[in-house]
Amino acid sequence: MGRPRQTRQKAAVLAAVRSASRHPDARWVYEKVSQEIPNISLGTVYRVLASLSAEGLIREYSQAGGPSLYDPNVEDHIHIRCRVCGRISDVPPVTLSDELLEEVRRASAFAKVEQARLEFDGVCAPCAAKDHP
Amino acid sequence: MGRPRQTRQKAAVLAAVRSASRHPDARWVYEKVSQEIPNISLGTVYRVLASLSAEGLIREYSQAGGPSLYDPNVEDHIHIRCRVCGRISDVPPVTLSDELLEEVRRASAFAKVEQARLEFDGVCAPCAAKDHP
DNA sequence: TTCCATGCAAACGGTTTGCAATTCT
DNA sequence: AGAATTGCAAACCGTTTGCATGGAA
Repeated sequence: MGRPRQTRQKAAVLAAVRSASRHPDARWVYEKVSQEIPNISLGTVYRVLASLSAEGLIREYSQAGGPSLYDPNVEDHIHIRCRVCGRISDVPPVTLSDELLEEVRRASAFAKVEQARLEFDGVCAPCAAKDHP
Repeated sequence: MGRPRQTRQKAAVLAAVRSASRHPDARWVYEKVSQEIPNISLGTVYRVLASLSAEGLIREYSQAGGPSLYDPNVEDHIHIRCRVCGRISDVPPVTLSDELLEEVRRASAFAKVEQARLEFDGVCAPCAAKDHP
């Protein structure tokens, strides 16, 4: 490996991720970028997404049982997912209390405990409105 | 679909999941059960695991970027994973404060917020001992 | 001129599924 | 008998990779 190079494909992929109104997956990015670079390949989209992640320009958010989503917001944050429509929104980070972490440490008998992967489910406002019209 | 039937395969798969010292994946269960039922197929293992989950006898825990793990502990609990060896342990459930949930609701503009997928990383005692011998 | 990035297609790992044969109840 | 379950193999889906070509520096 050497230093990353600037290419048309990379710029287009980054722009696509940034332009999305929902966190997009690789296929969505591929289809979006294809409008501008019709012969780009899915493989390239995956490689570019990985290198953008490595450079810290986007974040990969891999979900169990579905394609990874890509997030142009690289600040520390957590996610909330709508149970009804599946949409994922960003939420500012939440810090758990030291007492709670200590409780977990005792219960698990682990030597060290770090908060990770805190995620919420919920129902977004539009879906709630649909359910109670 | 009708009512579930009791079969040799199902009993063996359930026993295998219960006998594991770490949360096993489908392949591990397959290899374990193969000792007893040599011609069982991986497909059957998957189908049996799914039906045991549906019957509430085990829990499927699907992780991003790896095979699903199966947990004989069906009580409500969360997981802590050792950063070093990957082992996953169970921890009693942790309840987040109402204030924190309300904070998330405000920040996300969601109509309803439910706690989900709280998971910890850490270093288990054996791994910590290895690092500081 | 160097060597990273690309397009293509094949391979991959985990999981699911269509089918005919089997086995519970 | 009748329906659920099995074994087998092929299909599936998201993702990665080998290779020859193209393009940024």
